Amino acid sequence: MKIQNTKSKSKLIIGPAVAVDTLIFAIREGKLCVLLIQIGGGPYENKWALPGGIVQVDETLDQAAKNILNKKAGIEGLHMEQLYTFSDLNRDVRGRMVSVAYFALVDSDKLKPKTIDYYKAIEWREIDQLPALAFDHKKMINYGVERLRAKIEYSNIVYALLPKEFTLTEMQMVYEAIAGNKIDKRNFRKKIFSLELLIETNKERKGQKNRPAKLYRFKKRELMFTA
Amino acid sequence: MKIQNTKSKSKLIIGPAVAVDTLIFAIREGKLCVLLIQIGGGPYENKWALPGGIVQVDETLDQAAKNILNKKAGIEGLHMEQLYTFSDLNRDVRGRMVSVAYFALVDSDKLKPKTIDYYKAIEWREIDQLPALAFDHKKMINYGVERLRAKIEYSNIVYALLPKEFTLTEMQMVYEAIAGNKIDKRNFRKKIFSLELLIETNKERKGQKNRPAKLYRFKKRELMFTA
DNA sequence: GCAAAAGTGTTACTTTTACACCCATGC
DNA sequence: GCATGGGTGTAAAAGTAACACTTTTGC
Repeated sequence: MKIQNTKSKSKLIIGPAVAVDTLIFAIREGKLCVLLIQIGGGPYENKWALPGGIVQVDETLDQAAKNILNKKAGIEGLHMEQLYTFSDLNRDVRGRMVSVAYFALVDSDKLKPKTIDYYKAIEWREIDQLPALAFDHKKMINYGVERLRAKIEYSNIVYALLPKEFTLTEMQMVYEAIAGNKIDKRNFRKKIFSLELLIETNKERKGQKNRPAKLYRFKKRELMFTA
Repeated sequence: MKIQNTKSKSKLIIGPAVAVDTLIFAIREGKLCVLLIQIGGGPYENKWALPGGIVQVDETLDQAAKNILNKKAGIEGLHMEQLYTFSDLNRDVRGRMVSVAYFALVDSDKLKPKTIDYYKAIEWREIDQLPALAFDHKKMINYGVERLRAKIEYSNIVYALLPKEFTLTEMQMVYEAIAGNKIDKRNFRKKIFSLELLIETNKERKGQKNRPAKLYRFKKRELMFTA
């Protein structure tokens, strides 16, 4: 495929094309999941991939990530963060392409991803039960999970994975799903309260067959750092 | 300028060109400095910039960063780390270009940077006394300094800024130059020793008009994390 | 002997970890 | 009344932060 810069007049430069790929994480049934689409044709037919696409000449990478996610997964309004730029020479057999990976977290109950006709399916898949992936998307996911694990330690980024109101046990399960290990309940609560990120509502989660849990919400649903 | 992908045959895609820019940090006279070159012509004539250039179709970004640094600054053999990819629409008035920033640290006494004829000069400049910069290179430097400050806290990355053998006071000055604040001498030494990164040599730094300092060296001169 | 940087320990404070029982509800 | 997850405090340990004087050299 030919990559050409519109503003060009004179010099001809040979260079790679630019794509973005998006990692959308969610917790489903206590497991960390990522959103994948199944490719409908070409050399990667039937493989699974992150929603991604070519960057247009008149969009920034951030804009491209949003546009592509909207088009290929029907998801809007996420705050996406740049992860890393991947550039192996043979990462895409169809041509030389560098790809900038972006990631975001969502509460998967709040959205129904929907892709376009070209793709055969769009699904949430557990991080440790991934299907055969196209390109270097396995590498991207590994890198993204690593970054997410680091980020959860020094930011309130989990807010994006939780509904407006949630119990402390639900919040703890999110931390455990991402970190991949158990946390002491008392220590977890002590820590979270000391960060003063939450407000207690006067509601409770009822309808279970045991003691109802208090519902909390975040003071602010935006990214902050807890250094 | 025209950007074209060699492997192309059929589809024509309009997209941005890909560049890399390199941030090379060093400590000089106790101050954090970055290596800049002065542009010799074109719309940015006389402005200063990070050494950078276009990525060829047959090189990865890591390779491109090394090749460009070698060509434009005469520096070889550095371990470079990817920082971030910048993509503002108007970051280069000559055409649509995304740029992947890389950074590395060096002991500036060990090298004499040398650029090519097109550039008017190559110089170390203090981070808080930067000249007028081309493109979005101010933004890149700010972001790079931020990352460096974070990284020094959880890695042994300073090894790259120090000569083979050094005194603990020299090492402390590097930490202070990067963090931008003073550190207690006893606490600093306690911390560094507890990390067990250093070996005591039996040499001393003499020739000053005061008590000679013991010289140390790193057990390993490679990046490690100190979690 | 004096100026200048090197070197060296202790104490208080903060943060982190480990750990076990009672409570409110549905059935 | 019993099974289930919700909720709570304390003590030991580790890590961090504050702080001042003696030592060795060149002049």
